[in-house]
Amino acid sequence: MSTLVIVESPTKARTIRKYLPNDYQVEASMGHIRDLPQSASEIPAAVKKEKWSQLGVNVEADFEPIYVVPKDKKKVVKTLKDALKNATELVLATDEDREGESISWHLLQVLKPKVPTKRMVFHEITEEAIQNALHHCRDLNEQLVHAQETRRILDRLVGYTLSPLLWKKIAPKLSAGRVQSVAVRLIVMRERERRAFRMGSYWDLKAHLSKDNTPFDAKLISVDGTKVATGSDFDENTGQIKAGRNVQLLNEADANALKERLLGKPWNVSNFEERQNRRKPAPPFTTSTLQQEANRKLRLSARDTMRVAQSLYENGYITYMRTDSVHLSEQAIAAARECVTQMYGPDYLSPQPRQYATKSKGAQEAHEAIRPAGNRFRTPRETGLKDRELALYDLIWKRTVASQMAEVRQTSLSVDLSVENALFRANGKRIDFPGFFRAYVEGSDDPDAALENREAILPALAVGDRPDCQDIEAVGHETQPPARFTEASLVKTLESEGIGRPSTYASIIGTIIDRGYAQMQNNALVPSFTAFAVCSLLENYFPDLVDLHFTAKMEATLDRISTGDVEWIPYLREFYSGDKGLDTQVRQQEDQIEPTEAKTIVLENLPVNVRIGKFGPYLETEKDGETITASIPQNLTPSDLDSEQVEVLLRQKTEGPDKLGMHPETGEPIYILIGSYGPYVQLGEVSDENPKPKRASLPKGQTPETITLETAVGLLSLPRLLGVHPESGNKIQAGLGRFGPYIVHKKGGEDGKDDYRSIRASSEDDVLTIPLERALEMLAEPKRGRGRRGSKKKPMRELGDHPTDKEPLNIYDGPYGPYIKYKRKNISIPDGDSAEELTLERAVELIAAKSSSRKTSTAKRKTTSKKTSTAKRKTTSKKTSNSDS
DNA sequence: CAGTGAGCGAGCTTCCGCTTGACTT
Repeated sequence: MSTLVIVESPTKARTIRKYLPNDYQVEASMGHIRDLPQSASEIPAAVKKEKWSQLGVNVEADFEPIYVVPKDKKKVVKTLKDALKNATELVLATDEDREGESISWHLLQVLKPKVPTKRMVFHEITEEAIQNALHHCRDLNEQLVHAQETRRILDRLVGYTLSPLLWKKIAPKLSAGRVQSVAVRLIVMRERERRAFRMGSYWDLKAHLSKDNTPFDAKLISVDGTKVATGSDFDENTGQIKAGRNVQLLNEADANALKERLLGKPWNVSNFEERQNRRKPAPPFTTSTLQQEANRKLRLSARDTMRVAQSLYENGYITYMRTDSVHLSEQAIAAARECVTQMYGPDYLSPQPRQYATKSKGAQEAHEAIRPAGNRFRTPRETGLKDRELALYDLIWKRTVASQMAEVRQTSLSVDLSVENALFRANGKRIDFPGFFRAYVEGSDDPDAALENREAILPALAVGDRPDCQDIEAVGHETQPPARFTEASLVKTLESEGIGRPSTYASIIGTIIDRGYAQMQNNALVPSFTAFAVCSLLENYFPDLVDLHFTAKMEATLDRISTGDVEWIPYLREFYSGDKGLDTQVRQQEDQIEPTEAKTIVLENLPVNVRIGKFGPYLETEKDGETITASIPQNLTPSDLDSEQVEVLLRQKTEGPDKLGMHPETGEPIYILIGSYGPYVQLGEVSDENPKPKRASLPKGQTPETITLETAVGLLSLPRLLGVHPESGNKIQAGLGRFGPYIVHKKGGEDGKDDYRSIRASSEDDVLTIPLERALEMLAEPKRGRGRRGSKKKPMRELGDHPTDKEPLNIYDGPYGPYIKYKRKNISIPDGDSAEELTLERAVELIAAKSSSRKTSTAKRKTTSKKTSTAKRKTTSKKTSNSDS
């Protein structure tokens, strides 16, 4: 007699196990166990001949989906089937949202239980909640399942009909989708705005004043009652003052003249305003807000944030990390309030427990907000966590605790000061009661806004006061183009539009980067030329699908499907086969979309065309009846491409490369060229005798404009001999490699390997001038490795040495939880054991078990590496011969 | 590592959302 309970995740399985009777067995489905075939290899042979097989959906027969169990889920299904054999009852306890309901339905379809089956849902993992849920089981909600199928099928239809169109018209392997294409479009639209942006400049005055020895600053507001122009008065597209603004624009001369006129004149306080306001703390974290804050405050990518959060979750530090809910359980609120009282005192507690309402579109709220786990929150210090885990936990702890703290009370002050016919203003801010600021201040994408939280002290001033003026400064300003999207601001926008789900925000960014639609530059997402081409095609021919509101409209329909107000198959039929349906449109538009046109990117104010070619983007133009093409270097983005850049690239192509000068010794010419990997110098010309002339990339920081003949000669003479190592007597050289400048001790390392050290761009050292002494110094230091901070990670626990070979055994904390490291092997700690209590004996056992099972290790794995051409990896042998014996 | 952009042409590429796994640098 036993009951089998199935949930999504192993961690959840472990926790609810505690609250269930002994004869209950809990297993995890690991998310969805069935899906539409992902690629051609998964399409069942029976339907392979059908026209629609590539879609995985029979669009000719009521959109019947072909579901398959993907390879990596076969094992899970087998485990579940085995478990079911011993069960007298099945309880499906997946999340209560659309996807969760669907997972349960697929489980039923695949497991075909012969025993009674119930559906159970709970929102909190407490004994009470689980007991309660167990006694209030219900049936599967078929309408909700249909809503999920509709979502799944619609996404498939969009993705798998538009992507092939892009392969035909623009380039192979591109992709389009309901979510990613809107994300790309947001980035492209912002870049267009940036391209269209025209800078405006203006001047104003800043006065340094003081009253009773307290200094303060004031800014010029108006002269003769007319407002002085500031940034917001400018039109972004012209760089001029917006039409109809009654302002006066000061240039440098105006500002200086005014300054001279006002210096030494008496100042007078003409107005004084004080305004009190209050601020509430931000709600506890959801996936989206956690990713935003971790990106802003810890500079973590969305993906890294999730990895660290997963580890915190699995080790019981935080609640589930994929959620769109800001809801806190009663226990959590009590725990947060307890923390406030303990750490900050009762004055800092919000008078009433604060509960926030989720307002993002399409939220499904199957979980709580992300918060410290348990009924008593461990302080960050108590956890014993380190590095990123500590930093992220700290962030979550503070945000949760702050949400139950008192409001901030502050006073804003605005003081007007007259001098002659000019009016200045000083703004101040006083924090009367810091409230939740004591624990947490929300980050911002806008550096100016971050300053807003700071206090700005003003002396006590009253109308009629006459402060002293020490100095007046004329300050020049330039208007800024709209900022590019960061991961944080993109996730924020997507979430507020209801696009994407907590489990996908991180991967959306991954997808658009993998497809070459965007690249990351200084934490900003910069779209590629391909992104421009794809985006334009979609906007021109499928505007509805890339509309920002498409997902929200779809969600509204899905909701109606789940309540039974709309039928799912007619909706899909209309969407795909209707007069304005997707399939109909693709058929009609296909002939009209000219590939040449689709590959061409229209960039305003450019005298040439940019086209997407087999080897990346290139310029194309006509000159004297001939077509000239020129590659665009990889790291040159649409925003960098102005007519000046175009001219350089084309001139290089038509007139040959720029000659930097002659080599002082050989007399050969040295050229400066731009290739797809950026600028480089070349000695001599390509000819039959000399098919591969000596070349060298310009090191970081050098541009074709700044490089001198001397540097070029130096670069071309690399690698350079510095001298010999005093101990080994071997050569020490400095050179320029694929990863930048380096020094090397030839055959100097242990086991006869060359010993390399990178010359860091941030250091004072230069490959061309670095002396032997400095090189020896660098070689004496250990390699820095590729790790984030320092080379060696500190173990979480040291277990001691292995009894047979005395090699150390340590426990480390990895992205997927703690693991044992022994020699070069990593063994994760199984469910039954804990990292804190594991003994040396047990570890040795686990290692032995691992070595024997590894003999039949997977033969090959799909390579997921992107662009290996530029980053060839040494393939390390996977044989475990040293430990198998 | 490198200066191309058309052509042979089988079979494949691709979506979104749920979840963890096994892997070195």
